[in-house]
Amino acid sequence: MAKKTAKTYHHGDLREALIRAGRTILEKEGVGALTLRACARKAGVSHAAPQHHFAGINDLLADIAATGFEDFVRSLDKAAAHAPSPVERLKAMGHGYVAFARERPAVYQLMFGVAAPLASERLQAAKMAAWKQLANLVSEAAGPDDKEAKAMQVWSAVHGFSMLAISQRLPPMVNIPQALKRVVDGLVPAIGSQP
Amino acid sequence: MAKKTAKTYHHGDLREALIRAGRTILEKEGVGALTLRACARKAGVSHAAPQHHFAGINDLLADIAATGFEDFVRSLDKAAAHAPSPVERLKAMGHGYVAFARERPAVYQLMFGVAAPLASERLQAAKMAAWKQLANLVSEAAGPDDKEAKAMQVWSAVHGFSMLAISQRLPPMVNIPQALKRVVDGLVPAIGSQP
DNA sequence: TGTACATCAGTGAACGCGCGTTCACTGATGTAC
DNA sequence: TGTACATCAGTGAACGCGCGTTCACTGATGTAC
Repeated sequence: MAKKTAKTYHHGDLREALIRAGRTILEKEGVGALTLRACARKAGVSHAAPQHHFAGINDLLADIAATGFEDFVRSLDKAAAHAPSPVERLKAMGHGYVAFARERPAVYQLMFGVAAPLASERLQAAKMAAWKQLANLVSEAAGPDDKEAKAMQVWSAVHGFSMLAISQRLPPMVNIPQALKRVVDGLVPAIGSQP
Repeated sequence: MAKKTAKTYHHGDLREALIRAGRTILEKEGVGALTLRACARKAGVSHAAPQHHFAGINDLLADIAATGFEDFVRSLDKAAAHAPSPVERLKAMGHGYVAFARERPAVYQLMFGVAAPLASERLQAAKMAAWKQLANLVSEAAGPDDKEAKAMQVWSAVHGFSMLAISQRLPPMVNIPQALKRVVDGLVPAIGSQP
């Protein structure tokens, strides 16, 4: 992790540097600009260099998506940290969820978009951690019966709202903050919370 | 509309033929395969021919998306046609919504995906018709107050579920039909239906 | 502490790909007289 | 009903683009002795 300051022929930690470069591109230029060559350029190496660290573009994208999930889980944990009850925690996480998506739309899109089925060990683990986080919270707030289906209710609502908000396709009469409040407040009655 | 059977130098209705070709490509090969050249190939003309009918690829894509919305509105109308009450109509439309997305994932993706902000007159009109359909139904089922925000609640839930189901990224423990039932049944308590 | 040498991690040129778009052209169609 | 001619809607070749990937190479690094 000790970052070299001197310029060396060998980079030192190109693998992680490429992932970081990808995150920067993603946030500044969007998911369409996220190519292997662009990551190499941003990291300051020739475009053939990444071949020594990733088998192909999809391996790189998968690990970039994985860092997205890692941030995501941390971000939701933080959002829910100070809520006094499971139900309040669920609502806090709902707001945190949508906030993450709206603040980092391109990362969110890479994580959850329909485009390419990415896969890497790191991504698999990070995705599963995010799902566990959600399922556990729902279970606490609404009981363990039908845990997965209830999690899907919550997930569908916040994911749907996030995608619509991100897509810039909402009709102009929609008041986003007001609608968001309703969506989050509606989570609890929808899953049938238990006291 | 009279389709010519003889082969002529002039196509006769290339504009609509290109849109139809696009729909076929979309459904068979996915949104990534939907290029101007592919549409021209499928329609049996040279790849320069579309220039006489669309200013560029985005104009063609926008009109293909528009036909998607037109089908979509018809499909939901049909799904809700025989429901006995507004609340039942809402649920029927919820199921119809997700069914449309799952049956035509690529078309749905073009219509609602985040990718490109498409625009054409026909698309604008078709999108607005779909929104009106939803907002009216929600208003009937749950009263006119906060109509837009309530519509966003419903839309978020069914859109989110559709996208997740389409994306092939759901964790294996999720039972899709069971989860779908919960999502749709949860719509009414979430928006706070009024009798 | 030196030195020989294997291995690692870069470079830069090249390949082939499909894309959107432009261009000069030409065959087909429609209209004025 | 014929004919001249303008316009429309195609063709096919070409352009430039950025992409992912491959390749022979070379400089840097680490290790055995």
